[in-house]
Amino acid sequence: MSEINLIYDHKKIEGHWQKKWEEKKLFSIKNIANPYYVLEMFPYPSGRIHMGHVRVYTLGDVLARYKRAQGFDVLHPMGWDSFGMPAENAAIENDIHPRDWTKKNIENMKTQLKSMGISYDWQREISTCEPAYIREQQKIFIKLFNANLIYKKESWANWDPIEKSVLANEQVIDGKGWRSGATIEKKLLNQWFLSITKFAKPLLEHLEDLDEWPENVKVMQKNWIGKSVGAILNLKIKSNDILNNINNVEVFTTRPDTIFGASFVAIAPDHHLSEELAKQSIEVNNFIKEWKKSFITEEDLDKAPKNGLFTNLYSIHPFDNKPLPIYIANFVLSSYGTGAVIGVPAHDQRDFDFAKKYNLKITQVVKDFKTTKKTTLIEAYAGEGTLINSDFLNDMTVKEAKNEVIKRLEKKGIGKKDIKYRLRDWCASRQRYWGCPIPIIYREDGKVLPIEESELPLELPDDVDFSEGGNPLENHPKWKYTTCKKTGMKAIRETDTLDTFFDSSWYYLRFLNANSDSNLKSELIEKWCPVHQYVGGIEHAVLHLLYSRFIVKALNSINEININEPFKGLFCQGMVCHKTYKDVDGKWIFPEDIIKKDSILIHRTTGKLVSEIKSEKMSKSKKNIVDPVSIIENYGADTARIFMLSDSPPERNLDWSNSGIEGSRKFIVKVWNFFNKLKFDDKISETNANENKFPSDLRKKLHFCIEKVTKSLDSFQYNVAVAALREFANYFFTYKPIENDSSDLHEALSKWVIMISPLAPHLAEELWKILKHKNMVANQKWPEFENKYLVDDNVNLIVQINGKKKLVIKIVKGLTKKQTQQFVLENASVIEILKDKNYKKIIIIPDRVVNLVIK
RNA sequence: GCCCACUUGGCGGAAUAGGUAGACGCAAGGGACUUAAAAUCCCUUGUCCGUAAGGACGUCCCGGUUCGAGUCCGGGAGUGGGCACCA
Repeated sequence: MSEINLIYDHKKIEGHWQKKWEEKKLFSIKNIANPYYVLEMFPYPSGRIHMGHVRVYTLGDVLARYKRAQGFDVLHPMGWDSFGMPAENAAIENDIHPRDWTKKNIENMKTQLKSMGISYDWQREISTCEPAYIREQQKIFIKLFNANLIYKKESWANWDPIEKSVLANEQVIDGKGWRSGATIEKKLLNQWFLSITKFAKPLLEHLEDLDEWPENVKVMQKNWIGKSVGAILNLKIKSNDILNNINNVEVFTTRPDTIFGASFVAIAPDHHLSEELAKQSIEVNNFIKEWKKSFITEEDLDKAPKNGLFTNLYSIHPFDNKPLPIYIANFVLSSYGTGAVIGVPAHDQRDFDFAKKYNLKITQVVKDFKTTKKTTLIEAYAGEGTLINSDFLNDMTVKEAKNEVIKRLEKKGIGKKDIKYRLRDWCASRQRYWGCPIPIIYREDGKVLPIEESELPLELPDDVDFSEGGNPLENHPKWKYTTCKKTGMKAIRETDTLDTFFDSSWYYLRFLNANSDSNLKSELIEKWCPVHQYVGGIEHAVLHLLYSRFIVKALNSINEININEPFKGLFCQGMVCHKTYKDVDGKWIFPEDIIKKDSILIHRTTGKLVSEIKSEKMSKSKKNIVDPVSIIENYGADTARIFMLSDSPPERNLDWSNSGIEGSRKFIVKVWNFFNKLKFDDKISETNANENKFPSDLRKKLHFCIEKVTKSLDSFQYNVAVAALREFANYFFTYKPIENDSSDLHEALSKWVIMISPLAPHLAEELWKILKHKNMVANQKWPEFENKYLVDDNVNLIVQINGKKKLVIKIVKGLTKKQTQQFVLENASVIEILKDKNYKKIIIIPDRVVNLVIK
């Protein structure tokens, strides 16, 4: 580094301004006249920030500082999503208490985050594992419980018989427990559910009002909720097949029109009829046993081969009375519809595959409008068409037939029109220690009751033992056995804790009352919510965002809050990726362990040949992480921030590169050196550049820059904003002030510094000082552009022949079509081109393009 | 498997509303400064043909709409995210 570069001491500069901002409490709320709530998804305290954090928090900070400069009262808080499995895994593996582990991690991460210079109001810091947060969350739980929006039901969980505990899906690898290696089975547990399906309709419909959300997220939510309009119908079971009074099976279908193409009925393995059959059939019993060992996720289910077992029972077709064989099938979900489907092979691909496998009849009942010839189907036909082979439905369209079938079903009293959602109720029970305790007791008289408000918060016991496996709360009699405070009766506490999605589904409300005892029914919520701009990863597109929307609607429905959506604007940023390397043995290699020798990559210590794989999301296991802490240490926060913002558009993945960070550093140092060489006298900041003396070229370029940066920031194109700022910097680097008066340059530079301040805030404060300004740049108003400086008198007119560019002619702006045509046709080059041809057509877009069509 | 997104030079990317493709940057090459190197500064850089002037081609692939397509429509390929107990 050269001598002059050494002057740019990022550690000194950044530390200095971070302290100043904190001393002046610059980022705490002074009033709420013009509120703007900026929120980034709060992190899980893993212990160290990673590049993904640096990216998302930089994006949020740019917005927060930009809005602040625009005169908004910006709320920009930060907290910790501090319950969850990793703390418990650390407890099991390293014998450290989850609370201590978490606390230490938060301390570390907070220091790291602070070194980034983000404009957080740390006075409002919250942590979901703290008593105050638990207390408020338990209040919410009880309110929802009392409103019948929380209930208990049986559902399946992944059971590890060796660890004697429930495993998360990600802890089950190829059907085995990740630690124990035991074969995982489904186990039926009585668990707590939140009635999100009661809100399926508003959750779906209100998506339309979220016009500041990315379209793809809304589509994903819409598909997740999955509204289906169809019919529910009651199929009689053949009289001599009736068992234990089960004389019918209820099915849901979205295609009642295809009823005459039905050839079988399939029920879920956990359907009540299957369970009844299992009592008397070894075959059925075995089938269900196998099913319990099979897939757990929907992905597995879709990929697994479709299997069925004929039950020897038949149901009766509602119209032609033909018998329909009943199968138990592994692909039928008890959680969707009625847990039973009517199979129409010709018009549903899954049914088609199933029919082929079990030799069931395939009857086509819809033919598309065009085909007249009868052809054998080689796959299911799900399109529109005309009904055939369907008795009274023949010649109807699909829509007409649907209505007709529903009408007749209703008339016969064996069915009706129905709407089903794919969305399932939210299972909020976790058989784990490190989560928010569920404030419920089971009293000895059989009553299930919420605990008294005076007992809140119900905290976790600290003296727990992880060595026995399972949930430590189960093995903690002192905590588990209690009494009912009202009656004095004996009671047992609920030992399940809450899903951490519950914690994160309302935290944005807690920031508003971070230091008080109440949350809900607060006028602050109306003032600040919905969050004006929420920023986070696309991986949360469905679950976290849908659960948050649900909690708001649920609390609204019981008059606890009066907002209807949590997040007005949503922005989803891409991931941070980095190249991965493997050696000849297929082992992942850290990039810093690689040296280049004669353009071949080898490992520094082992000398083994290394090859570049591809750029992937940074992860510890693939050894392609770059530690932000050392980057900030070596290059500074502003350099890291500028790098994060340059090049890649925020919504796309960003590729980490060493040359990229070097490039950002070079830019900052260059700016720094330029400013340091300027000599302004002490009174310069008080003089405004005389408009007449302010050369039009500098003014024009400045206003172009203001326009471009403002519009780019407004549309989240931060990379374009950086490009515009660099472009103007390239201009002023070589600018020579006229007449020994530098007030024009001073004014332009001042505005440029304000514009770069949200991106590189520490640097901007220093530059502001160099420009002899007294106040902090963080308190400056955003510059405005004036249209009169943006218009150009001349414009480049493109002359095309058959749509291909041939010429560019500079013309005066604002000519009419007629004038443009005359101008072009009189142009010597155009005359030359048209020499021996005539044009057949001329298209004129004034000030832009003229296209001559010659054939 | 299902749902969603993305694909533009050697690389990251830019391109109001369909109207000059490649802004800004990285890398590379050449030059200046230097005893030398680093740093810095200047120039060149989509591909192909051509000494040049200039020409042809070019936004993942195939097809369509249009005077005109990176942009709109249909089909396909590849990559990434989610799939309900990771957060």
